[in-house]
Amino acid sequence: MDTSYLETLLGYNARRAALSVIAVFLQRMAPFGLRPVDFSVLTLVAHNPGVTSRQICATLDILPPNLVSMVKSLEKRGLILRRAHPTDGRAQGLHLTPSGKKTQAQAQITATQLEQDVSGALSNEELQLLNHLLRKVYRR
Amino acid sequence: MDTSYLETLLGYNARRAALSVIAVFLQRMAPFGLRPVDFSVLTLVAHNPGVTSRQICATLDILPPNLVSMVKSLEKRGLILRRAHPTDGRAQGLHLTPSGKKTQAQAQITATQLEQDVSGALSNEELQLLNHLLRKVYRR
DNA sequence: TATTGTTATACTCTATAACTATA
DNA sequence: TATAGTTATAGAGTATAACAATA
Repeated sequence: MDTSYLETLLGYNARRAALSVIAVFLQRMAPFGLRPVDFSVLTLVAHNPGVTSRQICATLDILPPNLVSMVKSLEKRGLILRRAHPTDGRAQGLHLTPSGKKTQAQAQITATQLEQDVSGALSNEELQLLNHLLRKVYRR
Repeated sequence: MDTSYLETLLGYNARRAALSVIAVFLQRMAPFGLRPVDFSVLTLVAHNPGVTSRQICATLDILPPNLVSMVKSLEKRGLILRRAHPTDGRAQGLHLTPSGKKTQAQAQITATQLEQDVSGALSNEELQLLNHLLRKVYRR
């Protein structure tokens, strides 16, 4: 099968690579019950205590209605909690519970270890370079 | 907002980059009425006349039931046609119609031009390198 | 017995409209 | 008048089970 032309296209290659990495991510994160988006949300809250839902939506390109059930689920599982925003009565600051901090920390270790495995054919320098080039693409 | 950790992850970066490129792809391909997957199918048929549905599914990681309606739609639009497979009575070879060839050729030109634009911040050498590294990831 | 193409269907993901409370 | 969070819902994408025809 001749796929040579498709393999010259950035969109095709980036999508195939993303799906390949995410497939492994799903397996390794299954013990934590976290999908990629759950891990992203949890990690943003961990590194930005008090962040609002709107800020997470803007950062991850998620539509607000689609974040509601995710936050609700993470809260129900006792991983995050909502506190009144200090200055804006409409907003709610998100924070990790002690359990949430523990889960996020373990999941982050798993995610970091995963990097080495999914990029098996790449040297560490190539992986750094690849991430750098990808960021330049989506920051456009 | 601190996104520094997420931006070290290949899965995160590849997904963001893919979505960024595909958003532009969708706009530019709208005049042809082609989604990314339609373009991929059309291009595989163009470069591999007589290819079967199963081969396309294996190549693009599409499940057979989900390809049926796509092929049906492309056939209804007069872009592809199905002929009896020369040796396997179960299979059907896919071919482009003259109209399909014309559409695919124009869409391919559009896709190639798009490469330059979505990778605006990258030099041509960097783009080649990026594609090379991505292929190494998903061929793992 | 296995494979190709297909139908039906369920599940997940993403998108839109409209509402409330507050700014 | 605009924004944060929410509800309900629609649409697109992805998945599994089961079937007829052929290998």
